[in-house]
Amino acid sequence: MSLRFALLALLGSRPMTGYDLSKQFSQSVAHVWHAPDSQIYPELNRMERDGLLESVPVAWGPKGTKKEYHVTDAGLAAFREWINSPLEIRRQRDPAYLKAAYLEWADADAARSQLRQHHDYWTAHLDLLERTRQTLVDRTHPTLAHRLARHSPDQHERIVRYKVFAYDGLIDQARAEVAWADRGLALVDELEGAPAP
Amino acid sequence: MSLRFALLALLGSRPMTGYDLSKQFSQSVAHVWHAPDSQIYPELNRMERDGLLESVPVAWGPKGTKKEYHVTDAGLAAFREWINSPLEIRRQRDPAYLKAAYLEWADADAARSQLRQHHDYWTAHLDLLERTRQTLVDRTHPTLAHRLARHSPDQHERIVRYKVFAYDGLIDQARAEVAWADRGLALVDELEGAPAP
DNA sequence: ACTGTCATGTAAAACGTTACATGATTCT
DNA sequence: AGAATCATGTAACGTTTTACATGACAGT
Repeated sequence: MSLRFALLALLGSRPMTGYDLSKQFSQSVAHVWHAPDSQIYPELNRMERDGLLESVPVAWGPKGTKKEYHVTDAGLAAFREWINSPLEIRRQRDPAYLKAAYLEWADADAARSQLRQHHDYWTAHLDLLERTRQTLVDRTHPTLAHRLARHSPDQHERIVRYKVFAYDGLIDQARAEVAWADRGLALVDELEGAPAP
Repeated sequence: MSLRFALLALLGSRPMTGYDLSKQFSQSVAHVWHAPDSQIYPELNRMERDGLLESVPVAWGPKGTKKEYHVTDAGLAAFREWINSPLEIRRQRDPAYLKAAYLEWADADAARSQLRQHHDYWTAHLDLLERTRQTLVDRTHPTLAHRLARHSPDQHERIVRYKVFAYDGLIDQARAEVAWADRGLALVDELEGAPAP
């Protein structure tokens, strides 16, 4: 159900085609809510069916058309209702921690390579988050720029600060994951002996 | 697919009935991998069908019987293969952060109450994690005690330290969530004015 | 002419949630 | 006798993943 609101949030910055959405998605909302193309297109159709969106056909080349989605009043109302409704709790479900708790069953090499994989993934993710945060602060993030253009300047700080607040939390999470992986690698060295060269 | 391995991990401590599993689950593995009863029972049946478990009927009262599940050699092999296999990455999907990024759309009261809800949830969860961590350190955690009894004493430290390592990571996560919610509440006060009394 | 990007999906399977359903046993 | 716990699910629905599928357009 959150996917629907993630899409409404994105379309709040400007009308977009499904393709635009799926590209912008990966550069912004996906940092908090991942979804692949194959989930986005059907959901857009359902949202139009439910009256939250309206699509206007836009010419594309000599023959083709593409669908540009616009949020309807009902869509806006649904989004406002969602944002004011109580939080759904996130279920704990993390393969990395599940494995970590039973790492005594693993080979030392496999344990090390998993912790390194975790470390590398979160290091790269941290870098992405920090760069994205910076584009929010300096207001060069493309979706944010479109969004700000639709609101009066006295609202700009509120809009930016909430997004930066969310990213600050994500950045802290990423840093914690990197630090945890480091401690894990040290633990494996301590318990299983130094790594083979 | 991880549910299957979470169940194998638990059954590694001792044979149990589905009911025992679903109770123990919520006190240990559920901290990293949540699952309700209605998912556990069917999965146990599938695991038996796939040869990972064997159930032995145990008398229960004058008429009843219950099924006690035992891990088979195939189950043990599957678990070892899983623990040594590369990590599946966790998809980002967190309603709290999705909402936080668009909190400019929310009423100040709703924003505050959501952040407080997040704060309270993670404070309670942090307390549970810390208490569970302590029962691991002092080895009074019931499932851990059963597990240790099945391994030679020279393995006990390895077994305990990996579990404590996992909980340390979870505890850091929970602390970060509490701190983030606090910063969020301060931000709402700053941007929307002090709360109504 | 070819390559990459734009554009839009479908289909099947796996996974997870929610609500319901039922009866025996043990404890007080 | 009644309440709590033990025991085991099913059914319906919704969400997510994975893999596949197709073709037009734009730039070189």
